[in-house]
Formats: sequence, C-alpha cells, structure tokens
Amino acid sequence: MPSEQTRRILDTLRAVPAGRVASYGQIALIAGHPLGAGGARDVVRILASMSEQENLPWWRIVRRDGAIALSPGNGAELQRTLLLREGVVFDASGKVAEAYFWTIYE
DNA sequence: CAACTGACGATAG
DNA sequence: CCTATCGCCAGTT
Repeated sequence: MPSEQTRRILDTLRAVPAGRVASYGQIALIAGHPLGAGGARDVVRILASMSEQENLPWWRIVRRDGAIALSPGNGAELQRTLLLREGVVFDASGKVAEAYFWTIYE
C-alpha cells in the first residue's frame, strides 16, 4: 500500500494535463515533498515500479532540462511518440521546450 | 527482514 | 559547454 506522500504524488501526476509535461522535481514540489533533488528520486521510484498498475501518465514526466529521462530502448522512443501524439513538440536537441512545462495555475 | 535499485537534480571542476 | 559526484529514501525483490 502506498503511503500518504506517495498517494499525493500519484494524485499530482494524474493532474498533469495532456499536451503538457512536468519534471520529477516539479511533481515532488507540488506534492509537498522535501525538495531539491531528493524528492525527485521519490517520483522516479514511484513511477518506475507503479506506473503500469496505477494507471499513471508516466510519459508526461521528463527531466528538468526537458530531455527524456528513460534510457533508449527502455521506453524512451515510446514516450517521445506519446508526447508528440498529444501535441508536445521537441526541439532539435530532443528536448521539450520550457513552454510545454506544466504550471499549477492552469 | 536486508539488500538492491534507480525515469533526478544541484553543484563543482 | 561537458563530465563527474553526491545527496536522498520509498518501493521492490
């Protein structure tokens, strides 16, 4: 069973609108986690093991610099495809433009 | 129950 | 600009 904090993260993840992306640290911050870099790890672990069973939009989570976090061959290609399908655009370096990052105000 | 595992991120060099 | 390190700790095996 997920802890209270974990559920908060799960909830925050589900709040990310389609066509938008969010960083691990951002999710942690919104979920009220001890932040910086440590909190992001929680998001990572949670997504890494529970994304499938929890019905989470794991593909909308990217690194703070906008790059896909997954290793190539481990789902990175799939993630990129899913995001493109939602209207997210990648720049020449294979990163998502900052403009696509989610903000809690909308 | 102990060990293992990381989809990160900030900072320093 | 890039690489290397360190911190962080729940969830899975």
